[in-house]
Amino acid sequence: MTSERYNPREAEGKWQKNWADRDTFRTDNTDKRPKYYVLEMFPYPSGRIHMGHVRNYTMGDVVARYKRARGFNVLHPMGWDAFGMPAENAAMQNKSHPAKWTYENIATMRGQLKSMGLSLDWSREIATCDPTYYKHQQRLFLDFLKAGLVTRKKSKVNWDPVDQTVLANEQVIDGRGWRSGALVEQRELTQWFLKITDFAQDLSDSLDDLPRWPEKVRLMQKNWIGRSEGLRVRFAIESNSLTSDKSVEVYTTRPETLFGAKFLALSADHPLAIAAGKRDAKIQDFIEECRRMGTSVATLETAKKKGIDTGVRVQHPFDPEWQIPVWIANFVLMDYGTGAIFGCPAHDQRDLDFARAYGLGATPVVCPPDQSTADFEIGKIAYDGEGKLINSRFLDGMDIPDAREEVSHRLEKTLVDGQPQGERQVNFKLRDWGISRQRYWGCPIPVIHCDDCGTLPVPLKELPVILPDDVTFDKPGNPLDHHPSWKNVGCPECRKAARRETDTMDTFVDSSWYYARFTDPTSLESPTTEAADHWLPVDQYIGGIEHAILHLLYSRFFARAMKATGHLGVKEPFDGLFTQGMVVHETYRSGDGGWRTPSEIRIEATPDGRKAFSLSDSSPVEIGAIEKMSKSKRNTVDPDEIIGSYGADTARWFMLSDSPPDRDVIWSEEGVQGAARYVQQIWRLVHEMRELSCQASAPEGNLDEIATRIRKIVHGHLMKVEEHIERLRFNTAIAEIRKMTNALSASIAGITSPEQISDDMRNAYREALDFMIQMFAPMMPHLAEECWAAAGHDNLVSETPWPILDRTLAAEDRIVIPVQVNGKKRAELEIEYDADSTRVEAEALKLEAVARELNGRPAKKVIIVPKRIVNVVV
RNA sequence: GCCCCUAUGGCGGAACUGGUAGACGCGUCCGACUCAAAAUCGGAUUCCGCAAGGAGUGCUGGUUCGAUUCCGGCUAGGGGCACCA
Repeated sequence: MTSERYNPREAEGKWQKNWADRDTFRTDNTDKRPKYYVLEMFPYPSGRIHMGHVRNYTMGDVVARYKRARGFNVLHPMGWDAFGMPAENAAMQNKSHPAKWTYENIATMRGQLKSMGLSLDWSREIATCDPTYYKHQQRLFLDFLKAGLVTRKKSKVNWDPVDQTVLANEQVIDGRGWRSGALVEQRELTQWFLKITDFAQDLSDSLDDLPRWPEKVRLMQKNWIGRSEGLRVRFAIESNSLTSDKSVEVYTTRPETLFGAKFLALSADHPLAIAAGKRDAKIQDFIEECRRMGTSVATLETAKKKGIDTGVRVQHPFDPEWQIPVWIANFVLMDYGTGAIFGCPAHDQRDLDFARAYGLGATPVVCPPDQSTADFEIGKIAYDGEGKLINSRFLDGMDIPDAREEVSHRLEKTLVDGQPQGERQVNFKLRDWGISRQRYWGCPIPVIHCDDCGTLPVPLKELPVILPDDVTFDKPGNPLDHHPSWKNVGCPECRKAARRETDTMDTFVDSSWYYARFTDPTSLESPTTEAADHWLPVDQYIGGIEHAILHLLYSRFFARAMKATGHLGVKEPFDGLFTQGMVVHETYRSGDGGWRTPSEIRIEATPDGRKAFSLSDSSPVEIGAIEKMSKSKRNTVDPDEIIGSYGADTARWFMLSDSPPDRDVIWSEEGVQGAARYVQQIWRLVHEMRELSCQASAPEGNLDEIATRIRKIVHGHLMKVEEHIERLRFNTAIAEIRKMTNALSASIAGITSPEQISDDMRNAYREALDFMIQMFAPMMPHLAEECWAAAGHDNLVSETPWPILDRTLAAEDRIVIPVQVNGKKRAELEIEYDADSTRVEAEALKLEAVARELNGRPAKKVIIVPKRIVNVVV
């Protein structure tokens, strides 16, 4: 027996070197075993890893190590999402180059990740800022361009005045830039777009074919894509003195309410509205007011519905005598539908608010089932529920679906202005993805603008278009714009002077295909090779919920676009998705209101609660809310410090043990200490079991009763641990492992030497020892290697196949069944596992507690659920 | 406003398809070891009750022999979208 403590500092470095020297985790694309691709969202090289990374990568590593042990050829790579604004900001501050900052951060963070003992194939490491990566991204862009999946158009864009760049809709949060937090302005610019809307239908439909994605994420994407079915309705204009148009179109999802129409409303940017503005100064003023409003989305919530009458009148589709006024309204969007709506105040809240403000009326056309059709009226709340049509002529009495069909059908057959009056249409909220960014530190868009030849792709043989090194950041705006020798080039067609595109790509482009590049990261000629089709889709992707829409939707689009251009065989990149929760921590505030870091305070636990004190002057510190680790609240814990003082295994174990992986985990010093304690417990137990199992061999045939009981403990827990890991329930997997070591520990209590026990038991302990080490190896790999060696093995546990489960041992032979009387538990019945119902009933009724409850009365009914419960009903 | 999720001891949480509520851990209390402390080990720990027993999974109603689990109505907390016609 050893009295030495396990020393993680010595052991962890040793085993990390061992794995590296032996290339244990290098993956061979030609390996014939079944493949398994596990990927965690790659980090942005911001400087240092944080606890969120530790959690993310630990989970992925457990899966990778487990699947490897189960005989899969596992691909588990790591790389760097290395382009982006912070590198430029740092360059401005430090008067240095973004590349320098980025590569220094990568070096630091690579070292930190290595100290975690992750089973990564580092030979496949990629950085998106490396020309050998973005060369292929430029190639993909040009192929997409050729395939019609890229457009360049003038459009209103979200302009971030602080970062001086354009933002995608997805990057505007509550009207502010997602990075800078500055209020976003609207500007008209010519921009490059990826036509994600070409795939809107499929991106939405295919979500149903992703059963291994969280329901929540699928729902969020579905809502974001926002598919709706409706009717485009053409209204004939009575007399149009403004434009040459004879009709105006609206989009509606509720054509059955047409008889409730009180007005048409145009967006301020609608051509008819603009024409009206030119004629009338008041209208022009209103349009300009609308445009100003559009820029401050924050005010939308409180903004009143406002409008102005254009004086134009249209005819009701079913009654040429019925005139409807055309208004311009501040709540109608130009870029959805047709930029015009018909207002049905009775059944749409916005329309009702508007109609009430301008006295336009609100005739109900749908009557709720519990209301009288004769006197149903609309008050302040529009009715949007089920019901029968009223006040609607030929629709009266129909239910909504029938009326909708009737209206659609009739309008499809009528002509207005020479075109069908109604056309069924599917609309999406999803917009095309604007990828132009006026930044330096991103992938250059490989096109050249020539005054004569137009916009031309850079010839493939000239790729990559490399970022120039000699740039300065002393002027606002894009340094590429201020770099004449880079910007000015010859036109690839006519050789005359031309200009490079100086916009670079949104960094979300970089991360939209890296999972494919990992499958063959050094291929020179093409972005992907046949290896991509071998490895993809990713079997298990793990990352934060914050990427539920942006990154995951873009990646799904990219896979489709790559498939369409022959770069990929699959359209869904991620077969299984897991979104892990955040790492949160208590916050601490001292008397002066300032935040204190966890390392600046000490905690005292008393029966009436925990109290915190400052380490420097022992003054009391208030323990505040538990929140996401952040620099501003100073409640961060540095992974380096934890690994330095407790070791990576302790950090990994605690990170996995305390909460379900999809929920937030509270990082606590007490919890970490508990994990560290357990590491030492295992170390002792391994040595004790090694003593007992010396000269033992693998258990075979029928063993004696105590030995069999030990094997049952081990196999029973092995079965459960497998189930939990397969379902990524790491917290319960860990509980099972602890239960097993508790049971083994109890079973050897009092045994001091191998002579005291049978050969069978020694053999059983041999198996128990090996299995136990293998079972915790995915979570605590260094400790496992050290224990594996201590147990007498001369190979690595990382290279050892998973233990083989004996299901007959995992099954019980006697079980305890609760016995209820009238649904209340009164007794327990211990009985053979395979006892039949007749016997269970007889035995249950014999129980004293049951007899007492029955008190002589006969049982009315006895319910027996085999192996579960007995319920006696009196 | 619309959509979605969550609610279990002092705390994190466990409970497979309706079948012993509270696994495993943290904390606390008691004990052992120690001159003492730390570390370590053993025990107790949902609440009320000396006990027998009773109550109990946010609240409320229902279905069922039996509900943390299913259904209806609420309350609280969290998240997503946000004038999308």
